[in-house]
Amino acid sequence: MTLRLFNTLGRSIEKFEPIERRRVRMYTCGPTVYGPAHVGNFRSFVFADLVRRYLEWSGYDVTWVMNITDVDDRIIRIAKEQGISIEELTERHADGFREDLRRLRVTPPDRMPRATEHIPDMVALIETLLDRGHAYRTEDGSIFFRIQSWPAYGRLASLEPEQMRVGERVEADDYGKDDVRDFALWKAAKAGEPSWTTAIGEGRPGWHIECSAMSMRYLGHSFDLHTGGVDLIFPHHEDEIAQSEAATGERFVRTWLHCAHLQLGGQKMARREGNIERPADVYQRGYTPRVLRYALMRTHYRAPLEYTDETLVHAAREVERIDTALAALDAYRNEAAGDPSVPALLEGCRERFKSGLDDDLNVSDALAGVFELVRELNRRVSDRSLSTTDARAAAASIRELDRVLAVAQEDESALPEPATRLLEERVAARAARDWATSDRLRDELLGYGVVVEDTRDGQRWRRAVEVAGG
RNA sequence: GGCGACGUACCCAAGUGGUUAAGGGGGAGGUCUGCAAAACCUCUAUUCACCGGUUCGAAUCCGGUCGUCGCCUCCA
Repeated sequence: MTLRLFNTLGRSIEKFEPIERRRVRMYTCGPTVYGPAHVGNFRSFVFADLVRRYLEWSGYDVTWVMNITDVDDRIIRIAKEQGISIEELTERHADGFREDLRRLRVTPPDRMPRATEHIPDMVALIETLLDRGHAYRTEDGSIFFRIQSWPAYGRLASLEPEQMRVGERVEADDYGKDDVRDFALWKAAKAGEPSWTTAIGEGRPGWHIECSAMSMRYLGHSFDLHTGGVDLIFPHHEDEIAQSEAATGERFVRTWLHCAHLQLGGQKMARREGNIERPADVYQRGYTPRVLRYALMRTHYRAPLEYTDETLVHAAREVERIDTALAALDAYRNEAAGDPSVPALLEGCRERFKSGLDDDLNVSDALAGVFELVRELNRRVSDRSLSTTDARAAAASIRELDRVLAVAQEDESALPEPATRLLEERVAARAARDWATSDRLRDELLGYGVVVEDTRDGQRWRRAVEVAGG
């Protein structure tokens, strides 16, 4: 069984075969840093991270590039409104974005190029498009891509250019294009807007060109995977394909992956709809980042996900179940002969996990296998049929799968010092059968986000999933 | 108007032609336990939005209907 993925280009599930045997090059359209990103945005970034982690887990070397868009209309407008420089605004939100990724345990991309640092690459690309007759200049000095020059336009989105509903949402002025469907590669300088002096004139880049320039700069003219939300299919990704392939004459991206939207109140979560929630809001409500990560990841990426109060509650319960099982296995001691059924149990779970994820990243199926394993192991912990070695192997096996999921609690080295001390004091109190002290310490530990449970193997603890800071 | 996605129990959610429709949550009952928590056991969909059709056999394939959502020029 090998990995099969749904390619938006062609709308079918295909066997995944990277251009190079053991190496995968992937690109993700990153944020426009005009403000903090919302939970819906993070669905697509967590999804991209799942792809990256799963590929690495499967043995590939992955080069992952995610851009940061740090110049565009909204950035210019908001910086103006707030009376700060564009650099100050974008720096602040780019930092915030990186911090959000870190907390959500998104593997740091190998590169996070910024648009403003790649103007020469974009200019070179636009020059080529001008030379080849795919782009033209308007009176004010702006440059547009000529859609009519590219017959394959509309293939990704499966839209016929002739049937597009032109005119409804196109701004009337729009720099005097030849055809309303043509899109901007370069916007001529305007008073009060940032601009660069370049070989193609004074101005700033359009949105789409930056992704073509930066992806090809770091990944080559042809690379394996490109991810984003479904809302980027058209026009953003369609335009990327047109301008990239028209410039290089080579296939741009092999496989396009798009995740469905996160919905709130029956509608796509979007700033424009006014129904957004940010990671910080989630943490404020007492859920840990890994619960949010899990919530965004636990359903299939191509299915719309309705975000409700229950979404996080369910996620917290499931994460907790995995944590509890790991804590129980870690605390387990039984110097006895091993349970001969354990290796097959662990291997069976791993196989199911892999076959689930190989099937277009069917996380639900993979997780069902993990939960079945958890139940089997809990049963064996209860009846004490495991040896200490079995328990170690089982915990290691679950943590091995968690290299993909990245939701389990981290080891105890991360515990705050006072909590470690309280745990020790509580062990002593229990040894003295001082229940009053034992119960008081249990409450105090909860204040540190540590849940304590008593078993025949003694006290064991795990991190609460609903207290901020996990 | 065009294109696309989705509709499985109280909730979330797998399953896409063939034994009893995964898994988690919630609920009910039980076991264990200093208390608590966790865990374990039993129960909780004769049925897959609806209507037809194909087939020995359909949640799965085909046709139609209804409902929800998205995209159709700068939105993850």
